[in-house]
Amino acid sequence: MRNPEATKELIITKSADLFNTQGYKATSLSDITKATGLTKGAIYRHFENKEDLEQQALHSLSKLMFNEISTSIKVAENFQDKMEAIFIFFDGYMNTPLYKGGCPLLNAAIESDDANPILRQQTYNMLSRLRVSLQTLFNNGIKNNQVISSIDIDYYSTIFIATLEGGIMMSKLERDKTSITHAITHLRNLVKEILI
Amino acid sequence: MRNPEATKELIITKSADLFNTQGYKATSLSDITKATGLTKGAIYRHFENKEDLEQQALHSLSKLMFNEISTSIKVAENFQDKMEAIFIFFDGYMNTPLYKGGCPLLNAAIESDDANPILRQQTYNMLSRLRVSLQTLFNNGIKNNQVISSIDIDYYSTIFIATLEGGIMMSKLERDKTSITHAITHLRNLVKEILI
DNA sequence: ATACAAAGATACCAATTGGTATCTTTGTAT
DNA sequence: ATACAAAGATACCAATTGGTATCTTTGTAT
Repeated sequence: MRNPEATKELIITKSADLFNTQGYKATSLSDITKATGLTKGAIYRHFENKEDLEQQALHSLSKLMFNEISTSIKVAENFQDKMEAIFIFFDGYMNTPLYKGGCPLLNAAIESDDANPILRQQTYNMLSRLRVSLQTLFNNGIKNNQVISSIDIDYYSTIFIATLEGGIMMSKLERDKTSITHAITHLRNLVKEILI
Repeated sequence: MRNPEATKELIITKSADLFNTQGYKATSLSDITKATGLTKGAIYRHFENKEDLEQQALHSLSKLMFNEISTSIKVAENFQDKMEAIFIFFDGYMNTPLYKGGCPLLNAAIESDDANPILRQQTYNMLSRLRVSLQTLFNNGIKNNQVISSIDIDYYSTIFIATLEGGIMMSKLERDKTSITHAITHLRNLVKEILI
């Protein structure tokens, strides 16, 4: 029944859940052995050290996040529907989350920004990538005559990310969907304002 | 040179800085003894345990935050200026922070929401209080004929908090004021839309 | 059937964790 | 000047931390 790739995947998945809910520093190796049913010997066969596991776990969360976002964007046919796909994704954190603990970008950003340079760089790259995704949507929207060309794309991408992430933080703290729903309603109205 | 109140204040202030930058769980007693120059004996004379210190430290950050916000709101004379006071406060996180590590509400929310019930309740109360502050501003604005009466106050308070907190998260991660500046610019425009 | 390498378990390690009992130092009231 | 209580230092504690050396188990190629 041995399957090293599956074992590594299990370790990454389970520890990603723990890191994303309890925090990276606050999750111990013994938390991970408990969650996986494996021993430290097995874990250290697949990862150099805890830091290595943290990085690969965040990378895994990042992949899940961006895979989901980009496939749902690709399916949508026009600018408005593509934006809607992003809204649905963030709304999903309170309904059908891809992983436990909320947005990995938000969580890792707060934990790492002043305390963990390596994790911070990784999180910074996630934010850049999310921003580029939005900027591309706006640019294509303009190119395809679906969006007015006078908008400041950098400004708009910032507003959308900030409002969504702030909304998630509030809803997760309140354990109530109202805040993220309001945030999304607001952004839907912003989208309408810039449609041609 | 002994002064127990000053000692307690020192412990709270220094540990609040550490908690707000590194996280609550991730900050050890020895981090605190190093930062204060005191021993564990001194710390445990003033606090029951680490949890007690965490709560009092967050309470101290909360007081600093809300004192600053409410005094600057009181000084402002009309709705628009009072909103401006809130913007300036959040803008201050990237210029002249009252404390290290960014917004204590945001930081404690992310760390506690899934992992620390006591801290979570305290943070929840902070969010409620911030929301009530904004709701009061909107209500008074309407009462004083400075704001249109058709707005959904709960909705607006949510949008403002989400956008500001999300903007702070982004700017702190990016170490660049642009994001929070964009967030505030956007909210300034929202304010203008609802002025009479 | 056997040999072998890789996977995972076991048993350890020093360092650190939060916490406490007890000692010494300090300021103050008499 | 002295007695005393409170403040803070010292020296400890068991439990836990991340990590490693070595052993056993497993699957696979021959």
